[in-house]
Amino acid sequence: MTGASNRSVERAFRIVDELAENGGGRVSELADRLEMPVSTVHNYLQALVETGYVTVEDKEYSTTTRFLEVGHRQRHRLEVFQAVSDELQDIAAETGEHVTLMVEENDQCVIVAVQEGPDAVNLFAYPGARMPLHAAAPGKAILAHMSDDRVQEIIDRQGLIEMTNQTITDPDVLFDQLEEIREQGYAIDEGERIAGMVCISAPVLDKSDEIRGAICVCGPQSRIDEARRAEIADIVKRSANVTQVNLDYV
Amino acid sequence: MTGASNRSVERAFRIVDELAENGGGRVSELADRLEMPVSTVHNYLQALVETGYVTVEDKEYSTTTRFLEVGHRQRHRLEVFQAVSDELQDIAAETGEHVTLMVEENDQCVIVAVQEGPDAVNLFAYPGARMPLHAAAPGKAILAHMSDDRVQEIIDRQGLIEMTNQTITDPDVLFDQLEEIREQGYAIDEGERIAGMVCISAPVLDKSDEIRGAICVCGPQSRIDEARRAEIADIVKRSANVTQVNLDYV
DNA sequence: AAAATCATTCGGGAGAGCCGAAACGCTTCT
DNA sequence: AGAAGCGTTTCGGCTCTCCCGAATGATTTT
Repeated sequence: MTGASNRSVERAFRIVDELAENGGGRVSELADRLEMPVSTVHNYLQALVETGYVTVEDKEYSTTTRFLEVGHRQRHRLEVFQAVSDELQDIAAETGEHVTLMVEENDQCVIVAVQEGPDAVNLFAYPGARMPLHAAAPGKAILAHMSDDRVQEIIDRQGLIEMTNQTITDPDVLFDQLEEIREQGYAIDEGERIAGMVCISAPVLDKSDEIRGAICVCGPQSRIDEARRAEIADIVKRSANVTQVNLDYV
Repeated sequence: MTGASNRSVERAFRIVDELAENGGGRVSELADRLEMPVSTVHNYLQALVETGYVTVEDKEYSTTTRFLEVGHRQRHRLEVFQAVSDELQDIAAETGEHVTLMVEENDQCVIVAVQEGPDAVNLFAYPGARMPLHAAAPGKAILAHMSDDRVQEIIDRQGLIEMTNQTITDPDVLFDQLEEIREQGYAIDEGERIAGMVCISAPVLDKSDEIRGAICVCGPQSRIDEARRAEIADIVKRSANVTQVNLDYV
């Protein structure tokens, strides 16, 4: 963990990040934004094109579908993804809402798969999207099944960023909730990440009780009353359970 | 197009390719396969971890969900993808088969989106998967709407690789078929890429008649007889048409 | 306990990347 | 048309970075 670095690699991926962020760009435009000399950026772009991860059409550079390919291959090998795939569809059909599978990666909560039910609100949620662990139901469900030490480390490194006025920003409150989540078997958040949205999520554990991810249903608060919440909680808990069993057969 | 290169960039992505191919790996394992010194591979992996595109757990390195993220962002910005999304679902429901949106990229045919109908056979088809343009219906639909010169260039660069004993390997036969495809408005292949599968595909053109991609339905030959083919051809043609109109409102 | 295997650190030398400057190509203005 | 403006691409000599063998440390196997 010395953080041995390689300037070229770092710069190459900074350019990729920039391309992804803005959906492509031209040489001088990127040079401007990244504060690098144009000729340098030009060189990198040439090299990136050579790799097949970037393409250029009419002086406009952009990322290629290779990222999709690498991403999907990796996802396909993720056991919890395979174990949950059918479940997500079922839940989306049953609840009509927005259903996701989320996992932890580098202290963050990442969407691995999205399944939109017929009534799903249009969230800006796509595979690969990241969010803080503490600020939403699936993240909390995941944290609830890590050791307190590990949770504390994540808090130390990432802080408890406020995303709405409902976001939990006090570590004590968070730890109390994690306890509660372990007891009731699911997590819930009310506008802690996106105002007006309620998310209900159950953790997916494997045989050795390691946390593998969380299944999450999201919908507008207006549509999801007390009774509906209990209903959805049961659904995600049942699905998480099925998934746990499936994990053995992957 | 001088092919100005950068060794570090090239090597970094070769490592990524290797990780994607084999779903991760350890330092010496990768060093072996790539024929690089272990210390060098180690350095690169450190640098890649630093960027966030690779992660390591227990000495096992693998790509992260960042690839998914970059890939999906790019896809989301692809006009033809936005224009076609609803159509794919409809076709999958209507035909029950395997439906894809494909585009051309770097002389190849790439899957951008997949929608599996209830009866879909399980193809190894995922977003980002690539295939030769000449060896399947969607590729031929795309080629049919490029200039003959451009088609010839692609043949010169890529050749007409034989994937099954049905694959078109004679340029003259290919050019004849492209003419036919333009006339009837859709392309068909019978086991030219995968034995036993028939694919029917319609090109998606924009207002200025530029080719943007192709919508494709695939199923087993046994299930898709003459009548069914005509039916599916009509469906993909209609959908391609709707998509063309949608393109203006994206 | 010894041996074998693999990951990691270190450092001096080679060569790869760097970027200013100039050339080129394309569009826009006078 | 001519000239000016703008962005891209090429070039090349200097510098700094990456390179990798060898030593060390960590783990697993015999």
